[in-house]
Amino acid sequence: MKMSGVASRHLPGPGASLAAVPAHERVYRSLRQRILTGGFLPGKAVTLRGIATQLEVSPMPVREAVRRLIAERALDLQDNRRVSVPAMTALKFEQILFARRTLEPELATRALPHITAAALARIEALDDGIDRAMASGDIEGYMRGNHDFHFTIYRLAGADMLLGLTESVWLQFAPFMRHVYGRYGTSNLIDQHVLAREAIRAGDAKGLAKAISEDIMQGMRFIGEDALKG
Amino acid sequence: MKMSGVASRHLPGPGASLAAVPAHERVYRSLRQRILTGGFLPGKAVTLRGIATQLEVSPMPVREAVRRLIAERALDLQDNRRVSVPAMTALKFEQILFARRTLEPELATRALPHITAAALARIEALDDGIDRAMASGDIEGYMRGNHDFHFTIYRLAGADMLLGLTESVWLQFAPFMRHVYGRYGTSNLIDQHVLAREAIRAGDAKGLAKAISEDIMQGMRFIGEDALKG
DNA sequence: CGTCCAATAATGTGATCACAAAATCAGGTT
DNA sequence: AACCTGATTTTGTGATCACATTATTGGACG
Repeated sequence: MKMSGVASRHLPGPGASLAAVPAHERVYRSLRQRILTGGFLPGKAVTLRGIATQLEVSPMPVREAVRRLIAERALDLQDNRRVSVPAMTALKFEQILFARRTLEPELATRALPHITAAALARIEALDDGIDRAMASGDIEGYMRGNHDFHFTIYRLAGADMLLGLTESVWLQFAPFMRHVYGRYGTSNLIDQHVLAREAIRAGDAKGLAKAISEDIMQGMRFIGEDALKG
Repeated sequence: MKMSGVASRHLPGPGASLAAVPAHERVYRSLRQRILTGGFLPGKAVTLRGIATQLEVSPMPVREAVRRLIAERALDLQDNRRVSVPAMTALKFEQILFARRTLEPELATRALPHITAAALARIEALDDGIDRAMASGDIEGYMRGNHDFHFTIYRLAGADMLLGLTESVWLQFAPFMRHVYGRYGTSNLIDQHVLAREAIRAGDAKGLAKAISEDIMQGMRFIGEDALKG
């Protein structure tokens, strides 16, 4: 289906109420969400025209979105000029672990004073959503819920720049989170999300930082076992 | 000057020996270098066509390069859809300081075991170059030298991902480094680069980390004084 | 049945055109 | 002189075309 010349161009559509979000932005968000929920097979090449067809836009906005994701290290531009979700390596895994353990407890600690009762309620609803997704076997819902749980907390820190670094880090391990899913709750591990909730209610910064840190350790251990040795 | 249709397109030129680097990559490197040496006035809008004309390419590769730099937070896309080097704020300044003090001593520590005699010689040559640039009033040379000094060390850590985060951080404060230049050596501060060199020679990880950390503190203090209060 | 190798298709890159929104400028009024 | 207001230019965005390079396919030969 190709649009003939000037016909049906820039059609704003019925929902173009305010500040119409550009196509490359929509493509970016779409791809990003798909990466975060494990929708791309690592190593499998992804083509600009393929994405463009799927999302019903021209290859142009796809190019910009992909270039942006490459800069965030969510995608990898091989020397063949083909792009794909990069594979996990032991070296990268260790660096991600370090970055997460330094950045995320810090963000959580900074966020704590700004977590209102309403925000806490939203966070707990998110965590409950994770349990529901888990129970119903909704793996994508689980992954998105987990991401939202962490980042609704982190966002409250008001530390945009550190948040940006952390988002980049998440994009690099999220594609391997699918395999954490199956382990959740099967072992006799402590539910760190619950500990985090309690720490927030108690206003316990140290406790919150520790819960986040432990949550990272548990999740990353599963990824390490699976993506590296498996 | 517009190129008429198919004429003089993709001309590889005489120096297209191997793996011809794409135009968007050249543009990216050029803009990046210019940002790192303070070549853009913060807040001043930069136009795609303007850059394209300067670098003698079409607006297309410029778009991709700029999009990439926006993702790295080196450039900022305002809601007007105009791009510029973002201004410094107290909030961002503090986050940059935190990120640098966590990431860079870590990178230096990891690099230390891999710094060969040849590498040390290169590092010391770089530092001498900084002094020369300083003496001759070459501010751009000073800034590039400072960047190279730090990153030739960091690169040896073999920690690509942490290096990437650090590069992004540098792009965010480098535009304000010009004003550090004037202060260098004027006060009775200890030359932390020299301390770093000595720590490397002695194989002293703690000393190296401390020198880097102090170097960061000194430089950032000048930026803070100037870009925030000034 | 496996292995080259030529022919074909698909892909990334760059240039150009079209258009809407934003910015800049000019002139006229208070 | 300062402020609005209209016309004009500039700019970002998206689509399409052209081309070199890379991947894929298909058949002939071993």
